[in-house]
Amino acid sequence: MGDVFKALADPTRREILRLLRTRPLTAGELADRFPQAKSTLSAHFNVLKAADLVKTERAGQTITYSLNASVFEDTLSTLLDLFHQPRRRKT
Amino acid sequence: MGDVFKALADPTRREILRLLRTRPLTAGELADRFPQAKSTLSAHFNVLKAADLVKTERAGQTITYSLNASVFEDTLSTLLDLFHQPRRRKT
DNA sequence: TCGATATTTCGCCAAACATCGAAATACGGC
DNA sequence: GCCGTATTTCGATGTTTGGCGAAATATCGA
Repeated sequence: MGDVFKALADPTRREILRLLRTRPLTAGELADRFPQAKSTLSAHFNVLKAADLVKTERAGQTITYSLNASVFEDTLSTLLDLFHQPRRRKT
Repeated sequence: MGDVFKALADPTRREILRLLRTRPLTAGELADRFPQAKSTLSAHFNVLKAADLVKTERAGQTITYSLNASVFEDTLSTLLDLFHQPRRRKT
């Protein structure tokens, strides 16, 4: 779970996720939207994948990235857990 | 907002927040619950404060840390924003 | 003011991170 | 098999981060 927050800590990676909200995009399409080198973007993809925030699918030469929604739910509940008052024993 | 995720990316800092859920604790009380040096914990406190995740109050020699709930709500909505499908124009 | 206690600040170091360009890999078409 | 396109891997570099112990700061009580 620390992996997820670490992945979200970088603004480039958050923007990648934002771009993927509407539809899956290929590595190249994503990279074209950022000023950094493609190799740099590839590294960001790896971080997002390690955190399980995105899924990949190969089709010919291109690799398509898409959001992995289930992990978001887990992140949500972790966040809620961090802030919610734990249930008191016995009252 | 990147500051918040960066703050949450470290397990020690997440545990600090977890400890603060039930009640405010002084810097010393918090530090006693971790194996690291007090100076290290103090650095973690600074990160949490910079991210506005905690508030501090001095009382005599002790400084008491407590959760800053409002930032959690903001984090929640950022997270939701990252994953939710944007509303489509025109349908 | 002095001494004890609580906490932070200051250098320092090693590990992790974001970035790059170049080289390597994977695939499709010819 | 060779070429072009898409993407990743590799090695290098500068910056940030988490850790430490020692020194500095702040407050209280005597």
